[in-house]
Amino acid sequence: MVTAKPDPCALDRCVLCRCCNPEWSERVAKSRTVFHYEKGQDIFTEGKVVQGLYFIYSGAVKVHQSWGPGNEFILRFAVSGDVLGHRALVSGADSPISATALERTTLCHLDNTFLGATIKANPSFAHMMMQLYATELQKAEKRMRDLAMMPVKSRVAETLFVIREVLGSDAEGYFRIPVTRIDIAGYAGTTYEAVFRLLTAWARDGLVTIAGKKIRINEEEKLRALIQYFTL
Amino acid sequence: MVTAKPDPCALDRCVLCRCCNPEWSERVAKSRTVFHYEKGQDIFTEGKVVQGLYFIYSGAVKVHQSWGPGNEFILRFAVSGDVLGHRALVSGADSPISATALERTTLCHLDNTFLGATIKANPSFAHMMMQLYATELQKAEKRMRDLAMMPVKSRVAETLFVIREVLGSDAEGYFRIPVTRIDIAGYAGTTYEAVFRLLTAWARDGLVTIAGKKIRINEEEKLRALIQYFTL
DNA sequence: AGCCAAACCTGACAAAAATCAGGTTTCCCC
DNA sequence: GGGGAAACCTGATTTTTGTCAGGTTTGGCT
Repeated sequence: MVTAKPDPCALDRCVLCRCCNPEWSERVAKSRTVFHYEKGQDIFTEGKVVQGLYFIYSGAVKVHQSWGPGNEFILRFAVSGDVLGHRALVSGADSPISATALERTTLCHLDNTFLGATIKANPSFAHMMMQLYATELQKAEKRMRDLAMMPVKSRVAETLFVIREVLGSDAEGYFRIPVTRIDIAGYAGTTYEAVFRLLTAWARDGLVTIAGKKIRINEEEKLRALIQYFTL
Repeated sequence: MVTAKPDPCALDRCVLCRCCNPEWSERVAKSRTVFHYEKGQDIFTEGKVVQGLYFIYSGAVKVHQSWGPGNEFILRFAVSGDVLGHRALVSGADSPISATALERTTLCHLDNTFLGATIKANPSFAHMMMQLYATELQKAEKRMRDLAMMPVKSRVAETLFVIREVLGSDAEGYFRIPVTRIDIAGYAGTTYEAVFRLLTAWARDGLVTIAGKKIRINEEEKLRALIQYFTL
């Protein structure tokens, strides 16, 4: 992890930068710390308390928690413009969470003291953060329901759509960032083997194409039908 | 559902009332609508768009979503001081949600227009709502993980603790409000039969006592051990 | 080039959980 | 007090899902 000299955040991408008064931006520029992470590096880990918020400038990140021996649950994927470290703004007991870069990632960090001052001085920032949390909460509620009620097959199908949606796809429709089956399982809340078998079956039937590490959704409708039945 | 004349909200219980300037309270008093609901009545249902926020003055509510034929998922239980209707503050597509009274419940409602004005005029209200959402989000993330990774047995055990925690217990330790096994299943994300079998087994082993509709946790530690193993 | 770890692959098996198909009891409403 | 719906109870069965125990391939590092 290296503190950046070239190509810092241009103060135009994240919630914070977009919501503050111009004169506050100068204080943001002074208070922030910009970090670079390479693929596979941890931005923060379960052991330590997360202080402050991280705003992703570019790259992609998975937010996850280890679970028992050798399992991990992926809470979400985050990319440019997203915020990491919800807990910063909530006092008290936080559940231990890690964030790991999925590709070269640049982000900036602001500490709690500065954020507190920002909220007081910029009502629209507090408002935006409230909106952001409310939106996240809604998504979380949907996902809770899905994890609780949908069979593994549907959850894995949905995970593929989420990955494509959040992480993006390239010109040929393949996921922009190769995601391991282990990570797919971690997001869908199932085992590696279950994911493997489903992907193999779908590839055989042409619903998806698997080219080495890369995955592409072919038959959008058929794959979505596996979810839809249970969304009724 | 009847608009209340006697015993309205005393303007001291909910986030809204506690965070606003005194002079704003007068406007709150004028803008709110107080409602009473009897046990079993719907406060809002999946069909309609929820407009505005509901603040629970007294009583208990379950927030739920129907799922396929005859199933429902319970998102959360809410009691005095809690807020219903997150979606109000988020623009756009909301997932359909219902709220049903579990006992006689009094709550007040404020529409979006008024809330928008409130946020602008009371920075501390926006701040409080942000905190509230952030806290809810953290809980939701924990629950997502639990629903994804824990076996049914642990989820049901945890549900019992949540119900006792949120809905409260009486002098003898029984849940203050009788919750059906169907609702327990709905919260734990499993079937009625699974809940039934677990409760029967636990009652046989003395971990819980079941007296008609009422449930009490006896052996706190043993029951918690069924969860804890998987929280490591 | 060789080594190691991580990811990938596969089938057999076991366990967990849901479904089904019958009941009985309780509670509310008329 | 009678009728009907909802909740409760139970065992048998089937499906789903996870576990285990072996592999192979890939990719980075020295």
